[in-house]
Amino acid sequence: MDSPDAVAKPSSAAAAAESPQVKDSPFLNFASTLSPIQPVDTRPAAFVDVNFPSPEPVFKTPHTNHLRKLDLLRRCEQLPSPSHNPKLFSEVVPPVSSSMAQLNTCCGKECEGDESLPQDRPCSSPSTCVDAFLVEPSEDCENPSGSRDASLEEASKLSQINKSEVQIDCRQKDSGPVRDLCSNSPSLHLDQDSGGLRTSQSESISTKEIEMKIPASTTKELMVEDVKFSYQAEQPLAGLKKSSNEEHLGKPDKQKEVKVIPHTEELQPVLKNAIKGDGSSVERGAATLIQGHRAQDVKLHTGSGQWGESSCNPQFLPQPNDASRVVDSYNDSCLAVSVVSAENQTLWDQEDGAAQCPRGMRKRLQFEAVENNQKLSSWLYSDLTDSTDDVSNAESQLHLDKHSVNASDEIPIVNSSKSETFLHKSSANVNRGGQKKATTVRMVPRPSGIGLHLNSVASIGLSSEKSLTNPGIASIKEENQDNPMLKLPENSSSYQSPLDVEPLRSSQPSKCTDIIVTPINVKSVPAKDASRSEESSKMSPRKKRKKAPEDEGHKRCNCKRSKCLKLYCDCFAAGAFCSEACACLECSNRSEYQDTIREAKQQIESRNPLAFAPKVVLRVTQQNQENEENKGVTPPSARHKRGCNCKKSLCLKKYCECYQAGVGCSFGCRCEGCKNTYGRKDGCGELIEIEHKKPVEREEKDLSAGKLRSTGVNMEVINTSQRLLRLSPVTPSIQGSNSGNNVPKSHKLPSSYHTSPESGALVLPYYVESPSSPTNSMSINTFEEAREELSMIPYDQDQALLKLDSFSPGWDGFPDICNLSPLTSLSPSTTHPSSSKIKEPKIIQKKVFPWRSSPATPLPHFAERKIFSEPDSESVLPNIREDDIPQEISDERLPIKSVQASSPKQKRVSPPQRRLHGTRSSSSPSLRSGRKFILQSVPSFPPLTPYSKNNRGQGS
DNA sequence: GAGTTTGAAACT
DNA sequence: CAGTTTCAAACTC
Repeated sequence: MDSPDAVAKPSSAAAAAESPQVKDSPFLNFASTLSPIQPVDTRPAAFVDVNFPSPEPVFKTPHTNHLRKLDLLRRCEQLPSPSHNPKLFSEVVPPVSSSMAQLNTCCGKECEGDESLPQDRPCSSPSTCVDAFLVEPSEDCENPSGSRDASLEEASKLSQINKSEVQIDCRQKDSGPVRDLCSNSPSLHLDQDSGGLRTSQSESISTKEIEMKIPASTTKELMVEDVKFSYQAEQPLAGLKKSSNEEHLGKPDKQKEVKVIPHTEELQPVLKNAIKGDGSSVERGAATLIQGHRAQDVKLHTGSGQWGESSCNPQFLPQPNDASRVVDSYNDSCLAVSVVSAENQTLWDQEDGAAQCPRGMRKRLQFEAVENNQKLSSWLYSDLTDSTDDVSNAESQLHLDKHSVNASDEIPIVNSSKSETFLHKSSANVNRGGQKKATTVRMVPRPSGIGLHLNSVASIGLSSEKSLTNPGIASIKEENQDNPMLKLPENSSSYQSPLDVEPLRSSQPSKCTDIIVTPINVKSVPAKDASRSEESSKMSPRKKRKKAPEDEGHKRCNCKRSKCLKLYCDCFAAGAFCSEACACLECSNRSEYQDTIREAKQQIESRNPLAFAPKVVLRVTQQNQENEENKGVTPPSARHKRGCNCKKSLCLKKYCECYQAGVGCSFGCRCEGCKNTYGRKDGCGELIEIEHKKPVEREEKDLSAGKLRSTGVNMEVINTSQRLLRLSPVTPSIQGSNSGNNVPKSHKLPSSYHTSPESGALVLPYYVESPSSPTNSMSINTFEEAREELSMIPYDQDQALLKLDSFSPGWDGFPDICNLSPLTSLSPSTTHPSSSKIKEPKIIQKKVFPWRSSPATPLPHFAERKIFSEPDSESVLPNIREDDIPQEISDERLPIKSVQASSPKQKRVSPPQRRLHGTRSSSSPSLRSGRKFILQSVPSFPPLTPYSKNNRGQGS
């Protein structure tokens, strides 16, 4: 192997390094002759030949210089089998480049260099190539163009030329670069030192090494590569090719190239294209080099700056001064190529980075990159455009970039870089957008209900102006306007929790509009952003409205120890920044502390995802919503998600959040002796009462008006159910709340948004209805919807409550809600102090049962009062629908977690959620029914027992 | 305005 | 999960 093979191999290797075409002949030549020098001559010859076909143009083109460089590199590689060794290449390359530079400088003819390169290729004999490296420089120096002109025969002769010659040449010519090259390549060094023989030896060695290095697997690749190369060089080298090809095939030399090839294969097409394009030759060389050499090697070479000399070739560097650039570009191109092979994307980036890459290479790369980029960009665009303006802008940029890229090589690079940046941006945007979208979407889902922070509610009530929709909504709308992305669906309920605000923005148009009255009323709505919040806080008349006797309706806080970063702080709870009106001490709830605020919110949400959800949710049918929204009045139907736990205030004082919000207590409430004038929760308060006070409350409830109307039967049922299910009155609320509590955590999953309570509430309704609904299908659908609703709820949290739809002011709605949806009750229940966070899951379960079946959960309360009493389903259904509709939010959020989140119920529900998504949007009305169904379905789970109530409530 | 009451939030 | 503590608002005087 060593001697013969070595010879052949080295030659082959050299050939491979040079170019497939050249490779073949060169290799053979090398093998036979080992004289690199001759090959150089061959180059000219080949070059001449080459000139004929397209290849020549390539060489001729400034790129040809590159080709030279490439050739040199190849040679270097080839010669020193070490070329395989990247190191060697790197070493060699610089010399080569230097040699090239010298040549260029010496010859002062770019053409020469270029020609030589093409020639080299044509010479293609790998040996020649190697020689060419040595020779070329020398030749170039000596006969810049002459060598090129030499015919293939000459080339072959050259190839025949002894290495000694080559060595000599190297010494002579390069004493500089060539030597360097030689020196760089061990083999070359040998050659230089010992002379041609050594070189041959070195070559043989190199070949050995190469062989060793080259994986057998590469052979196939080599073949392919050869083909590719042949494509590239075919025309010019034609004759040589055959030989070279044959050699390649027969010889392992190709393998050397082949190594490169793997990468090159991919690159080849590109390279080919590039070659076809402008300075194809140079590019080719570069490509080949690249292929043969690793990008790194190339870089190293370029790094040597020798290539810069090559820049002398006008082709390479349209910009004469940019020798360095050229080199860089080369490197870049190489890199890019390698990258491409490795990763298209990376290519893009690299290319971008390489903006300066040689045109041919660049073009190729760029094109590919461009295409890829375009693809990516298109892809991104599609995504981004939707997502955000920024995205659109970015897209536009990208497009521009693309165009520009197309326009010019360099530009393309720039473009590519831009594109990269753009991509990054876009990615960022995407993320942002995605988040936003998600948030927006999520937010959107809420629509059905109106959420109000208690504070806000109160304020709302106070402030006729803003009413439910008011400030928060207005702010949201405004924001939305500002942010096209964030457009709030008109219908969508606006919810302003500081945190939530953002999502709200995104609120999608929901069939049903859930209006979440942010507690903010009191204070500025916590705008999405601190700035907003700031503005809102500043602006917030809302805040003033509510509490703030001092402020106008605007709440103020007097926090002294909480730093306004706890829910104790109304402002913070409302998602609003503290305003000047606030008397808080050490207030951190200010725009300047957004980070802190966020952290605090996160912490709080971690505990209770719905913590910032509006405490009061109004569910309004679209009609209702519109009316209400228009009116700006908090719908009586509004409820506390969590409900109150009043024990002494009888819900007749502002201590009671329900009362404060101007909302009747709901099933979710745990209040004792509720006398809420706004309405009693047939369910909630009663439930508790029922348990505790049942009779009295009932009466009261009855007093509360029709609220109880349903109660009649329900009451009894409820009572029983409560007794059974509820066991603990406290729990009832708790149930909701508890479940809610638990749920909230789960809610977190879906998104902090839907708090358990809500979800629970929603869930319940579903269950309620569903339980009855026997049909599994129904249940399923309903479940899905329910999930969605749930998910929605979580989102809306409050909305869930709102969704209850009953909204008839007062309890009427309530009962409905209760009846229809335990959910509604749930929401309140959840809202109940305890339940506030997560009760949902429990609620759901409980509700389901309780609601219908089980009083256990607060639901039962509702159920008792309203659910049963009324055709719950009716009211519920609509409510449910709304909830479902809101889905949007739920979709993302709920779907996944909501179900899970809601413990057992969720599980049950989970299937429905999926559907819900689909259904949500679909039917507001149907949704309602859907909810009912859901409820039914849900109950179905529990349903098992005629009314889970017994089972669950008791069971629980 | 100070003190008390209340209930939610937070913590254990 | 229940109980306790903390907190701030609401209320009373």
